[in-house]
Parts: sequence; C-alpha cells; structure tokens
Amino acid sequence: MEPQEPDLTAVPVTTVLTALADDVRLQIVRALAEGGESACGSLDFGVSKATRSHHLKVLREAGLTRTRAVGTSRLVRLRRDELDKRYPGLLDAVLAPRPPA
Amino acid sequence: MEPQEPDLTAVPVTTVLTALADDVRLQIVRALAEGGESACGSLDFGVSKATRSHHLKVLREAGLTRTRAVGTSRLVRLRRDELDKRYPGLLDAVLAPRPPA
DNA sequence: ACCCTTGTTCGACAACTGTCGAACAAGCTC
DNA sequence: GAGCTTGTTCGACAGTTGTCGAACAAGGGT
Repeated sequence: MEPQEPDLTAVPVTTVLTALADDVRLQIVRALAEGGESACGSLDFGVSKATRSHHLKVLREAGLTRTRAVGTSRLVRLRRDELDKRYPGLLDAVLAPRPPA
Repeated sequence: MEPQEPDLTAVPVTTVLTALADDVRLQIVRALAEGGESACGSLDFGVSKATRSHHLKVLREAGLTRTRAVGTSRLVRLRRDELDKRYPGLLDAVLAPRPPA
C-alpha cells in the first residue's frame, strides 16, 4: 500500500473539490503552485504537524499531490500537468487572485 | 424573510468549492447549467424533498444560485455571469465532460 | 550508540453534514 | 373554505471531518 497516489481518472470530481474546499489545504496548494516542490515542514499554516499530515494525506488521496521521501523529509509537489489535463482551467480558476471586493 | 443570496465578493472560495463538492448538488448545478431556470420540483435526484431543499439552500448561500417564487413553485437559476466573472473558468472546468478513463 | 529532526499514526473529541419523516406555510383550484 | 401542490423548517440521527497531543518510526549527525 504505498502509492496512495491514485490515477486521476479514478478520482471523482467531488473528491477533488472536497480536497480544495478547505482553507488550510488551499493554502498548501497555493504554496505548492507558487513555490514548487516543498518539504512538508515548510508548509506550516498554523496547525499542528498531525493536522498538517492529515491534510497532506487528503490532498494526496485526491490526486492533487505526489510525495517522495528524501532523508527524513518528504517532498510534496502539485500534480499540475495531470490536473490541468483532466480538469482544464480548474486550478487556474481556484488559485487565481480575486479582487477583495 | 426572503431567501438570502449573498454578494459573490462576500463568499470565500472554500464555500463555493464546498457547495460544489457534493454529488447531488453538482447534479443540480449541471441541470441548471444545461436546462436554465428550473423549478425545485424538477430537480429530483433521488433524495427527499427535505434534503433537496437543504442542498438548494447550500447552493444559494454559497452564491451559486438565485431563487424566485412563482405561485407555489420556486424557480432556481444559476448565477452564471456573476460566477464566470468572479471565478473565470471555474464552472466550465467543473461542469466539463471528462473522459471516463 | 545516542539523540535530534521530520513525519505518520493513533485515539479522542467537538463540530459539521447529509439524510429522513413529520409538521408547517403559502398559493392555486374547485 | 376545503383540499391539493409545492417547498421550507424542525428535530433527530449516523457518519464524516478538522483538530490536537502523544506515541511511534525512520534517517542523519555527532
């Protein structure tokens, strides 16, 4: 049971949307979109590491990210290309900056 | 006590995504996108009317739909233009048909 | 070997969510 | 007005979710 990283065609849209529909996770995705591959530890958004680990798992299982272990760290990256292919425009739409009002 | 339909700028993205991240609601949105303004009653997707009413409320409060009363019915419609303006590409991305595999 | 760093997993808990039937409200039609 | 149609609201209930601290696991450095 290692690759908890599903094929995108096997993930329902609602699962992807659910994964994106959380503030912490959206911040993580945004950070990954802007900063590229990052260590889990650098993705700190004010929750405990247990909670962060949970959110990263949700993202991974929704097909949004890939994780690889390097030393004691784990590097996480967004599956941008695949996502853009299966959900054209989705990430752009979600991550786009919006006028505050 | 009119149904409240928030200004889109007042709705967090996560709220919109949460509203879309449900199978029944997604079917409703899809039906509205394809069929235009529809009566609540015509939006039957195998849940009780209480549940359907709940989902329509979630959509309305997320700024996705508008509702107006006509006789004993209520006509619901998608706030397409506003949504496309605030979240360019989002609805297109979510509603687009996807290859099954 | 020891410890420190980095993460994951394990309960536990409160909050939220989807669902239903029943009761209620408001408007048509007879 | 009586009754029907169309929806909403009100508990209630089970399931899911976000959160945490604590325990655990694995690697690296000294």
